[in-house]
Amino acid sequence: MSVSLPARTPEKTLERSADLARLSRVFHALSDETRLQIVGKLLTGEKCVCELTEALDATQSRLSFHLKSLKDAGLVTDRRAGRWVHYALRPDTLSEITRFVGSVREGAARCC
Amino acid sequence: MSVSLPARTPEKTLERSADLARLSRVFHALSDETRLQIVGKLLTGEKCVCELTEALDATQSRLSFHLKSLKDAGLVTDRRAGRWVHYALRPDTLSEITRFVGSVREGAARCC
DNA sequence: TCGATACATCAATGTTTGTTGATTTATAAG
DNA sequence: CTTATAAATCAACAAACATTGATGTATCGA
Repeated sequence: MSVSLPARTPEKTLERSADLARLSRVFHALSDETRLQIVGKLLTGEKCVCELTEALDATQSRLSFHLKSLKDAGLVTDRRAGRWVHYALRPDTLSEITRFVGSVREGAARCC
Repeated sequence: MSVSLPARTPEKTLERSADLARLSRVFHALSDETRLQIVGKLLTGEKCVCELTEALDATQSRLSFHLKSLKDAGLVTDRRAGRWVHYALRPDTLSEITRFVGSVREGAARCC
């Protein structure tokens, strides 16, 4: 599901349909408070769904829904261990997004 | 409408309701392909709505709607000049987001 | 002051998203 | 083999969002 963003000027990236789709999916994944809270919890290491359920006081199916969104966007990975599925952040995707927003910022600083 | 994100660890940021609301609004603004295209066009400098309308082949009211979303999120500013309203990127907000995603990435790299 | 232009806002509508509770699948333990 | 636990998926629903076309507002030039 996840496609990497090739290094390209942000102007070009924002002209390509596939890149637009990919970017909007990642930002959409980050656009929900519950999902941002999940990201916050994963900052101290991988967690299984049950730990997140308890930490965020959310129902299991609700978390499953949000974790799928984060996973489809390439922001987290899942790893099954017995009965548990552990979710963890993907630093590579976070780097990609940091670079992208950073280069948009640079472009903006140059022109504005 | 726009509130700045104080420098704070991402863990703490992602625990505060006001910061969550602010972040989710910014990411939501970036989660739509039309709005990303607008950002792309603004990378070469400020543009009036009519220029964006032409460049993106979109109706005026549609662009107005999306520009409002970007403005409410603090990603763009508007400046009236006679009959025209010019929109431009806000590098400060883009820096903020870069710093935030970057620090999440650092946390992820440390733990994953 | 009249008409034209640029833009914002509104009402109506269809689509997408998030939530809930129930069901299903997978694994493990007794 | 049966039962319990962890998690994914599904159906139903409500809320939020995006689009369109129409109307309103501000500014400018004639």
